[in-house]
Amino acid sequence: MRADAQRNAEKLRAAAAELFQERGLKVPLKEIARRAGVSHGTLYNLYGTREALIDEVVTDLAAGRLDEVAEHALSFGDAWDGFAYYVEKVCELQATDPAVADVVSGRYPRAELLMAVCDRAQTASTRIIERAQRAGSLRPDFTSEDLLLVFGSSALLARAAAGAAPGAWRRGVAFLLDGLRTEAVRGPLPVAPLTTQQMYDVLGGLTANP
Amino acid sequence: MRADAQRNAEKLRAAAAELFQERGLKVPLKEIARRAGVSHGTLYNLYGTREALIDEVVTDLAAGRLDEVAEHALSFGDAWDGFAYYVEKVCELQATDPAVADVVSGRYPRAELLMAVCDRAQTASTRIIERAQRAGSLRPDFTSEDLLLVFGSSALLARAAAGAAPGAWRRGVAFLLDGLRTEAVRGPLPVAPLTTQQMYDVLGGLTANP
DNA sequence: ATCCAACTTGACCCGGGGGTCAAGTTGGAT
DNA sequence: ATCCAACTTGACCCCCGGGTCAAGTTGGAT
Repeated sequence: MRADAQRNAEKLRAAAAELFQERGLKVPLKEIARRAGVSHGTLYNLYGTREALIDEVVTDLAAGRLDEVAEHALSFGDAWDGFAYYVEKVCELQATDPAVADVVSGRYPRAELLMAVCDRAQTASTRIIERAQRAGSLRPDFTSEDLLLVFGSSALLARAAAGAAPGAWRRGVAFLLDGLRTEAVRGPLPVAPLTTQQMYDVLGGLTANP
Repeated sequence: MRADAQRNAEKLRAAAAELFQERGLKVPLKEIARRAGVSHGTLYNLYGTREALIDEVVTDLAAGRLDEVAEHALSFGDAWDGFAYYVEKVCELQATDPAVADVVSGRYPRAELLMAVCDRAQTASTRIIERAQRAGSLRPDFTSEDLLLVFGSSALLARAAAGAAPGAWRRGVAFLLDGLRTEAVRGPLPVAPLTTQQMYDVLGGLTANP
């Protein structure tokens, strides 16, 4: 590979990482090329597909952070606390970083590394779930598939609410967690209730996809 | 209005109702015209905007059914049962009819009648919620804004899961309801857990908007 | 210094959805 | 039967995003 191509590949990688983090993995490829200061033809030359570009940055963008959270969740003394921490933290990551959200829940089957990250996440989820279930604090009929769907939904909510009601997703997660633990503890909600206007705004963003 | 225009308006109304029910309120206007056997120019002549067309059919498509469910929910002897019935039934309506889903959660602020239906739904929700809270069976920090967001999320999930795992939304609703009631009752789940493959399929449909 | 393969560029293609409007057709009043 | 306003039509325009490729440029080996 020639030196200039190398440089361009790097510029594209950087631009992609930036834009993925700002706007998610579905950002137009031409826009990535524009930010990299390069023709979109060059992007196609060097990477060919969006998936290849994703695989190029997914490790930096998401893998490490997700692994960290999972690891920390397993280090909690109380299994339920670990589980709750995991759910909240993953949702928080998703809320603050659209790239993470799309990695966890966006399906790009052609992006091998992304799929690998996804599998790791599910494996971690399973371990955290089973630990809490063994401790008797998490309902036994909850599966890691359920959890990944929760992550997917929460990511959509968080993105829709980012402008009008940041943190709204925390209420949803709180309700859900209270339904998942075996004890009848109803924790206080972490965020104030939404106004009707906020709710309408969020609802609007929920169906109009970015 | 001339007789032929009248007929075309009716054909368009019918086609819109059909397609809205099949594919939701975002269906391309040109497709509605096609199904009506009419040029899309005519659609623009007679209705001008998507919102006008929506207002034309929203009452038939959604208003009555939503009102019915709300009314029935209030007729339950047990306030919690009424609340749970309401949540499940509205989600079920949404799952079986994309038009209802978009009416409840899709934001079309320019469609006056749709907004009216929406307001009615929120009013009904408030009454059902407050009744259950007065009875002490629903946690007091749950608001009608929360509920409408639940409806919005569930609608997305149901649509995404329609092909791969119909009924998957019921698990989510069940978890949530268990987190909303004050007693520590954990009902049995209404549907079998998803396979990993199903979960992946649903997750895919969740981000790829129809 | 030469030269060619490697690389870049941007014009161009596609399809999809929203929207407009001049030209042609037709209902129905007279 | 005539006639014109009301109506319909489909070609045309827009923007967007994905994708291709001939022509032009340039790195770097010789």
